[in-house]
Amino acid sequence: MKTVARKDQIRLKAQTLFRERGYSATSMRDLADGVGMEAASLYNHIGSKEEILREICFAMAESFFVAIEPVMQSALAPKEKLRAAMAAHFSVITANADASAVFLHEWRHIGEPYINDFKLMRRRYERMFRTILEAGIEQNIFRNIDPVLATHTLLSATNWTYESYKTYRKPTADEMQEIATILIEGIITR
Amino acid sequence: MKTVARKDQIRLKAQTLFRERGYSATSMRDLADGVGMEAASLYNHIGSKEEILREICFAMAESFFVAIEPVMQSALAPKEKLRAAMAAHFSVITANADASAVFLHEWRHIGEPYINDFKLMRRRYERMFRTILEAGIEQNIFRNIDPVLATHTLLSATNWTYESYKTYRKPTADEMQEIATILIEGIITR
DNA sequence: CCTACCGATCGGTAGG
DNA sequence: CCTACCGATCGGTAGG
Repeated sequence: MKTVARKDQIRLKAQTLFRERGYSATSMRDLADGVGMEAASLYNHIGSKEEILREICFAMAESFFVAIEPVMQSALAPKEKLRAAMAAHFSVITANADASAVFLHEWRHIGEPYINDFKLMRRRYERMFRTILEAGIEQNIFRNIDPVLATHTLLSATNWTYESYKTYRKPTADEMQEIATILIEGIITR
Repeated sequence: MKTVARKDQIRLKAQTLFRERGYSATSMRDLADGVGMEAASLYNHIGSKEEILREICFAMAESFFVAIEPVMQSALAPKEKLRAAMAAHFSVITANADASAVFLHEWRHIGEPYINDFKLMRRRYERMFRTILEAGIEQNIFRNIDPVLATHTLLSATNWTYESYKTYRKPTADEMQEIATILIEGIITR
């Protein structure tokens, strides 16, 4: 289907532009130029500007869930489970740097009622990390920290990596392990 | 001076709006409404929309430097110096949550040539953290981690706190200590 | 997928 | 600080 391929192309270009300039500062003319057509022609493939944003953000949310689900289902001990969850999170970000940036910074431009679903999904995702942390604290493997605080700290400490691949370089698997180690070592009891 | 006070009022409202909606999605009419005047009247106090953004971002950069300078001048050992630097960083963020959000997310809308100065300042600031880390690694107090990687991880892990005060609650001094402890414990040798 | 075009809104200026 | 207004650009539609 030519139309589907074209839509993917539009979505990919939108990811790059939304990431570079922000959603609001990207015009449909910019996007049209990027894929080599007139702005009006975009509407044969997409419903609206916001629809593209929505699809990018929800697809990313889906990717995060798909990656972390087997980790949550596993019988790993908290420390190893946390490391696996962080590795899953990392892998999704580095595989979709542009989309991750949009997911992390442009979601607030999603309108009603979709924004509510988005916030719910994010909360559900964060809850998974919190669950792992709570289990580890319960078993005295992790120090007695605030799980909500630690979840935000953990995720924020990993979420910057999407941007380094342009200003610095794409983090290697080793480097991602190193970041995870810093955080995990900081959490475990000694 | 009435005009100066009015300008501060405009800047404060701009911080809030830029943070909530983003710079591009905030119109001068929105801002004018927020301070109770017509859009055209704003230009008696400010030069342009971008000038406000610039002032917010550069004032924040200045605040970060002012806070960290005494720490850098001090003769503290790396571990204590890092904790002090993080505390300084935290204190600036929590004292200026809206401006911090703008500083962290909207700076890319600063135009040429100012954007170059901004990037230089940010790099200079990050270099201070890197210097502390390098000293600690040298003395074998910190593990042999990549200082650039660790700097980004550290700063990102603290930078999310500006947003928690709306969705969650303002982090207490204890909680900021807790975040710092997680990160420092993750970095030190054992 | 294009031409032609819409009403709305944008940042900003003139003149008082 | 306001009224009146500018040219440019916005997201999107009609009709082919």
